[in-house]
Amino acid sequence: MEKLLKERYEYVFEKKLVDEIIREGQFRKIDKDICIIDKGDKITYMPLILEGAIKIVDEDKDGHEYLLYYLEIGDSCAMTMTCCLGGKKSEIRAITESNTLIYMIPIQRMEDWLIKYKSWRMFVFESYESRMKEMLETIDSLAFLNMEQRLYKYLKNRAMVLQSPSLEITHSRIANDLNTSRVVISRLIKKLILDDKITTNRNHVTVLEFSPKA
DNA sequence: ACATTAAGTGATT
DNA sequence: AATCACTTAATGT
Repeated sequence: MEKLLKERYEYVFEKKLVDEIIREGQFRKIDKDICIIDKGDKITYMPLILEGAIKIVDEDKDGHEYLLYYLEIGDSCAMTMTCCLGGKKSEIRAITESNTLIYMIPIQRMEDWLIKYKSWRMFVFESYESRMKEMLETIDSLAFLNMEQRLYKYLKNRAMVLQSPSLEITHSRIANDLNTSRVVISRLIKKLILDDKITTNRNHVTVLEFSPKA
């Protein structure tokens, strides 16, 4: 397991920092669909994702959640980082999207690292940048795309994040993520099938034009 | 065989 | 695009 951490991060962090991360943190394996952090939780560690993916959602007053962005391999959570520094509570909810392996870093260490390691500073900034980008994209879709386009984009993105063209998901879960109703999704799904963009089975959607990440 | 859950459909707003 | 009411299909027990 340590090997995995080294593999994934040895080119991102200075060696001394990698050593320190290994010394201070610990591994944790989490199953699919587990809520790791909820709104209002106090944050005690920062996750580095080694395997799998985590989705970050917010919730409106009626308890409907909607998707903000995904954390993928090599990512960490920008929200968590700021929360940590201020000792604040989480503003969002994090749910595992697949079986996930993370490395938990106690937040007390992070502040020192900010001073001690250039690579850590870079990592934090870059993390912010990519989260920012991803959020801008979601805002963009919300504002300018119709439901069908949003759905297709959602499916493709999800396939990319999970590194597989076939997704195990139900129409109603999709509806949840996109904050719409199941019926609407079912109908749009049918359109996408007619357009040869996807195929489906019960609990299962396959994106036809799937390009794995570089 | 029966109950439960996922998905499809027409009508209405 | 959302909601309702209802049907049909797939799965679990």
